Amino acid sequence: MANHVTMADVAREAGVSLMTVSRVVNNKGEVSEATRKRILEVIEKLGYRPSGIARSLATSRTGIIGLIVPDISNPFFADLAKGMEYVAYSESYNVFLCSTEENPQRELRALQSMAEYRVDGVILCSSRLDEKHLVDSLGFFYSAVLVNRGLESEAPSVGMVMVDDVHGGRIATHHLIDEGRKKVAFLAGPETSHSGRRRFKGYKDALNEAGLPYASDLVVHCDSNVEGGYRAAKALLSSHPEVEAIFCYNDLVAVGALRACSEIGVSVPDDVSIVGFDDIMLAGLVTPSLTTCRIQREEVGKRAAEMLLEQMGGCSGKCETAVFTPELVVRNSAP
Amino acid sequence: MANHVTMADVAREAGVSLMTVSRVVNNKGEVSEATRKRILEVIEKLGYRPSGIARSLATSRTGIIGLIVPDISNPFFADLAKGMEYVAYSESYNVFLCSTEENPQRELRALQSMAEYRVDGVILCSSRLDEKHLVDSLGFFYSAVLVNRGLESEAPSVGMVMVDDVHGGRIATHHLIDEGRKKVAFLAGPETSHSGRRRFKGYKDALNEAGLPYASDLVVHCDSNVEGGYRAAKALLSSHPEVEAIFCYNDLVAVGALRACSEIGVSVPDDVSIVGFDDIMLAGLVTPSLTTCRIQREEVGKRAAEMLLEQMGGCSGKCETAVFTPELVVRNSAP
DNA sequence: TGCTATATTGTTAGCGCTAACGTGAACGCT
DNA sequence: AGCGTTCACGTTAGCGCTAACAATATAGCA
Repeated sequence: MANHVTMADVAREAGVSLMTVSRVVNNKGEVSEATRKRILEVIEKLGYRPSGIARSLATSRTGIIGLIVPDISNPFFADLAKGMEYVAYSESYNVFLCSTEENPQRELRALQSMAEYRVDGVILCSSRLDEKHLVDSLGFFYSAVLVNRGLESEAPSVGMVMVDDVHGGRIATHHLIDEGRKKVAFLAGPETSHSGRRRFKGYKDALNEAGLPYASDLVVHCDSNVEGGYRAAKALLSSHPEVEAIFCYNDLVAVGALRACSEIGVSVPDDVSIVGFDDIMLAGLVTPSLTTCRIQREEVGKRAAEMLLEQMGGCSGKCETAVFTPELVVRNSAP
Repeated sequence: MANHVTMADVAREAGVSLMTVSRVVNNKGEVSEATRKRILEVIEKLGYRPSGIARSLATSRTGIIGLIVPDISNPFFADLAKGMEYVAYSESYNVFLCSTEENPQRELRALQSMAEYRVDGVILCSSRLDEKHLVDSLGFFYSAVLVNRGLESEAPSVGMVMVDDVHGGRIATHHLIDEGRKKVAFLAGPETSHSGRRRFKGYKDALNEAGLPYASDLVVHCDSNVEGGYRAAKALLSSHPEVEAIFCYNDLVAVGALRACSEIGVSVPDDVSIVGFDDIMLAGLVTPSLTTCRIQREEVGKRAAEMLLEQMGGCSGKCETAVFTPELVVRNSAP
């Protein structure tokens, strides 16, 4: 059962004032060695834990950073979180992680609850919210960093860490075209994904540059996981057997596509070649191994955290933006 | 930038008392339609957000459940979290997730920070802490549920959700033995893992039951990820080329072992057969696909959350324990 | 001795909210 | 008329802590 020992209990027991205990607990201000020692003993004896809640109310700081991702079971976000936590912990912040299941409603709720708990800052990854809700929500935070989601409006002081998805989409598609494939499809991920839209632009640009026609029925939205890729690829390949290559929104979708191909007897890469995105660990483990666009996920996470910490450091509302460039990793699914 | 609108601001602007605003915000107590409407308008106009911090201090409830896992990038825990969050959200609790990187120090810190923030309850998965630290830490919570970690001492009122690891280890090992393999190794995962110890017991029991000798040099500890399995398997197979089968701590380790085998030209399952544990999605996606022990991860997560909610519901300190039984899923790595 | 500097401890006033009780008006009932 | 009831709202006290400013005590020094 929980304890209800308060600072006042400690003070009484040690025969000092509240403030003296507070000073000892926070290692702040001058306290004689003797009283410090005595107070520490009393704390130990009574099993006192300071209340972060009360402290936060008094100081209006929580020491907590909020992190919101669409799906923590996607290794992309898990790795991002790892990088971000690494930085946060080393600056002795704690991290409050919420996974929204790709559901904008849940995302809104997560933002709201973090605003209510007055976290010192948030990092919001791949927000699925529309511009208005997003800007409104961000308004409630002292500092915020968006990852992989641009803002059209000249927004409040929000940091951004972006991946050059257009470039990624281009090089991925070009790689497929350079193999001699003409019918290149795109499994586009969720419609709500902004990086999906940018990857789509890169895809289209590449087709254009190669003088290939763009066919809208070769672009299919799907859930951002293996199952989604599997279903979409199966549907696509049965209605469009002429497809020679598939560029996929991310590696999970690509793995799903791989499954679909193997199941309907389409050989990868002989009949169809496939390129993914992210280069999660899984990409190197499936057969055939996945050609993909690598994103330095942990680095992205670290950069986002650093940016947030800088912002919280108060240095005015500079609205920095960092950009990471994905690079093509060629493996067996598209040699 | 953040807002500093307080309930008092709203009250003043609306020409009512604090309590009336509070009643509207919390939908509690009688307020006339007219004033309710007026207050809501003022709230909207001023952009007021209640302070969860202040509310928690006043009510000594946070509406937050803490979840601590050793490694969120392990799909096993990601899925567990998903199940758990599902239940928590549907009861309108928020979830505060911490991943400890398999580091007991970090685990302790996470527990501490959750205790300081007075979360309403914690779910602690696969704790890597020793009994003493664990029991001490749990003492600070109103309610707590342990997943996949037993407690020797007749502890405080802590719920437990267990997986029958001994059984899992037994059936996995028996499956390998039934194939005719005599030299069965065990890649045992981290030494700190209690489920690892129980799986080891199952492994040993099975050897015993089959009249096979137990050789301690066929049991190797390793990190609980692909890299760990890869390294351990490589070392094991080079020093003990006579090994015919490997039972692995979990699927990630098994996938690493698979890699190692393919790299040194050992055929799976012809030369060596491999069984994993957990049945994460990846297990069905690698080649050869993994035979493994399935754990109903989301169900485990849900059960843990339900148990916690029951406990928080106050129903005295009943120290419930739920047990899930893993079942063997036969695929190609050990047919 | 008187007076300032320094080290140590205490007091006061909130942070923003809610529980618990208090108040007054309007209504109905005998 | 007199009484209880209900409705709508207000007052008070405090959750556990800290910032900002006292208040002592002790030492130091001319």
